[in-house]
Amino acid sequence: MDTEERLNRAFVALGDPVRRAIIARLSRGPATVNELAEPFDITLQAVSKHIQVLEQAGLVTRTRDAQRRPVHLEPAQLERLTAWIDRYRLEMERRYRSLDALLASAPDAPHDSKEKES
Amino acid sequence: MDTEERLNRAFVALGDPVRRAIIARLSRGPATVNELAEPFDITLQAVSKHIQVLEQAGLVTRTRDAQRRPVHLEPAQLERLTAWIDRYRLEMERRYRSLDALLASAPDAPHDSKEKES
DNA sequence: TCATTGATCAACTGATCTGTTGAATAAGAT
DNA sequence: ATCTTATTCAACAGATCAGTTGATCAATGA
Repeated sequence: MDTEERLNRAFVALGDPVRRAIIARLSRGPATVNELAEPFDITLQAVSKHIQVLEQAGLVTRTRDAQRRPVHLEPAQLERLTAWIDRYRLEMERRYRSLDALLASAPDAPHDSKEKES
Repeated sequence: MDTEERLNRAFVALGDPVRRAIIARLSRGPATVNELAEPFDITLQAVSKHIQVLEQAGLVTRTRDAQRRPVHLEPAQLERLTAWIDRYRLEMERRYRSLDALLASAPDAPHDSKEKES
């Protein structure tokens, strides 16, 4: 599976509240499928599928401990998501700052830190 | 629409490559629907729907300029996403660091910077 | 007024997603 | 061997999604 497909799946995976709750739980340490399923009113099978979605997204990995399959969070993939977002958020903020500076240096056109009007 | 539903929609919205490309484009400044549609091999209507998805997610807003509807990126919502992710990523990394320190102070149980085994 | 430009709405199709139930597998425990 | 625990697989129903085409609306220009 290529990097972009991983990114697609990772963002979509975080769009579900059950999966976000699983991520939140795993940030405090690995857990088995049963442990992860406990807070939810859905079947164990449904939770197992959510975990598979997170795994395909590269957000978690699984190990083996007897008949248990402990799930571990993968912070590296979380970091790739913030890296993607920050790249464009910071680009935009940079652009706004330089535009503000430009407008500030042209005293005949006042502005309110947006550029559309003026 | 409540905050959690917004978060759901925003993450899902970023899971689509067309919508991510739209976000990337908007980081360089506002654009009309036609301008945003230009790079893609899908109909204008399809792009219009993608923009509506981004709008419902709080990731973009729209203004009015004659018959055009310029689309603007909303960096505040992008920041909410990174805030959510970082909260749990940093929590996990913090936990790992303190666990490593604990293991390092107990010389009878060597470790390899994971805690599951040992 | 009529035509043009920019964008949206409505209805439909095929694909994907979340959940279910019931059966199967895998590893221990008795 | 058998039983129990932990988990997954398979098949299905209902909902949602991305895309299409065709019609409509809103603002401007001739």
